[in-house]
Amino acid sequence: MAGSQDELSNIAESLKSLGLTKYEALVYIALLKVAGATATEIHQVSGVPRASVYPVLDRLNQKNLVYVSNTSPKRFDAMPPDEGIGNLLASIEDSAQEAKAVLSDIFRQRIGVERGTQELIWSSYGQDNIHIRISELIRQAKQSIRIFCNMHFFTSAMIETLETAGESVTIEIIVDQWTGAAPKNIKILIKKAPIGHEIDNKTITGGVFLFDCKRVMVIMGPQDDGLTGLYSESDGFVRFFSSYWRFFKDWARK
Amino acid sequence: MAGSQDELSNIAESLKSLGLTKYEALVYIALLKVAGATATEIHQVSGVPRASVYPVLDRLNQKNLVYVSNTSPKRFDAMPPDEGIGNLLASIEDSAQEAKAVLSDIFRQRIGVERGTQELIWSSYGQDNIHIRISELIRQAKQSIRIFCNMHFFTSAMIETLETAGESVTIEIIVDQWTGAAPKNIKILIKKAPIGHEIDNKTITGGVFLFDCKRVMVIMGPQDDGLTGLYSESDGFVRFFSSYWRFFKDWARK
DNA sequence: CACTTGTTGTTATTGTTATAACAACATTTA
DNA sequence: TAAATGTTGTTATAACAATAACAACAAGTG
Repeated sequence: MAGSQDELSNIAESLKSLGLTKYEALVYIALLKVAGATATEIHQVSGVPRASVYPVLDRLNQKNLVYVSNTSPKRFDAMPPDEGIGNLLASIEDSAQEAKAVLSDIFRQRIGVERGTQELIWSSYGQDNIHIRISELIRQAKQSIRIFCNMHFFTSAMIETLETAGESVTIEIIVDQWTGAAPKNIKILIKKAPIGHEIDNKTITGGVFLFDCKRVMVIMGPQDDGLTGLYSESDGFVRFFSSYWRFFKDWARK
Repeated sequence: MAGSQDELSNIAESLKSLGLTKYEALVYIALLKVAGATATEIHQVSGVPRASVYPVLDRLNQKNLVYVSNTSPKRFDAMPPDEGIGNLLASIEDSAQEAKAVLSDIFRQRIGVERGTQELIWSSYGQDNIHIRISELIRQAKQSIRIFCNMHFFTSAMIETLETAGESVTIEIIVDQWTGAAPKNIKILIKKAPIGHEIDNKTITGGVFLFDCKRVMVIMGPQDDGLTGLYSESDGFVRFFSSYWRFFKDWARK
């Protein structure tokens, strides 16, 4: 039978982010396994209490994920996942587009724009968030990108982004090692640097990312999670890390 | 100032379907209006209780929608909507794709496939759901589509779908009237039919949709909402509505 | 036939969780 | 000192989860 326990709870998570509840997910999955099932069969396959199955099926019906027959007992049938999930996603994408339009409108009229905002240092947390943020900064760079960090911070997706950006922007990276093919359009200096060390069995990592000599992102913290990123366009901050970077560049060349 | 009351609550709805709570939506919108705001300013602009602002900003920070400064008092800044909403949507799309893959896998191995399923009559509710379902059936049709209903049931999107399908499939429509341009590839018979009447100020509408002489969708109910759709591949059901359709076709021709 | 048995669909009730709303307090800043 | 800030804890509320109880009905059994 399909669906390991782990895979199943994983899918339940995915379906939740599409707006389904736990029960809705379980019932829908059960209906995918057994065609034209009765409420009792759904209850047996999904583990959802029989009485709860009815309201849940109602909601799924509203969402166009299941059909109901007029027989007695009622039988239920699942919309094929491609269409069902597709419809769900489509309506979310509509919402997203609408939200984008209106919010961008508000964003353009924002007040208090200059309040020394560019002198501040902004924090963000979590490895994923920081990866996303850095990828965006890479894409927005117009002239130069300078990076100083450990190899294991890079994801393959990020390296791809860098290679693409490298076509129009100067990229220099100081890194402890480089596994995999040498990337195009990127100047790499390999040097084991004194960033990254161990505390409590956790690798504490660090890194500096400079964009167009105007924007800096500094990362630090444990490798897996709890990673902190500091972003700033502040003059002093940028200057500090620019010279920091130049120092290590000279040092790496020896 | 941007954002009418109605528009705002609309956007809040859209943001909810992207996984934000009411407060998260309000705070994010407030931050889009005022750059680099403090917690208190956010509280004033958004109307969210000041004490609630902090945990909400935490969650938004996790979701990569806001940045936090290290100053005192803390200042917050919103991710531009294009990127912020884009990131949210991207992660939902990932979930959807994963869900699709795994669920389609389960779907392919479904048991109890033939149990007279094709003899059953399936119901679905709600105008939107029925529109979606019919559009899919139109796209899946291989040979012929026959429709008998009121003009006001058609949406412009559905007419487009029909015109596209008309390139490879015979389409005949019996309808009470036709406003707008005469569609390509579609044979239209105009005749005020005895379907659709009024009860309690509500227009009760009806319609028959035949696909490849094998699948039928019958709709009925109030025009606005609560519309019911019956779908079947049952032989008897199909035959009944085929002759029903033929009868009205002859009648419409006179 | 009366009677049990089992199933179905519905409703009511309780528990649980996440969000919302508020009050209180220690800390900082002017 | 007065005002603003950041944090904590408590209570309310709504949605969902879980269980129990019930009426309606069909099928089988003495």
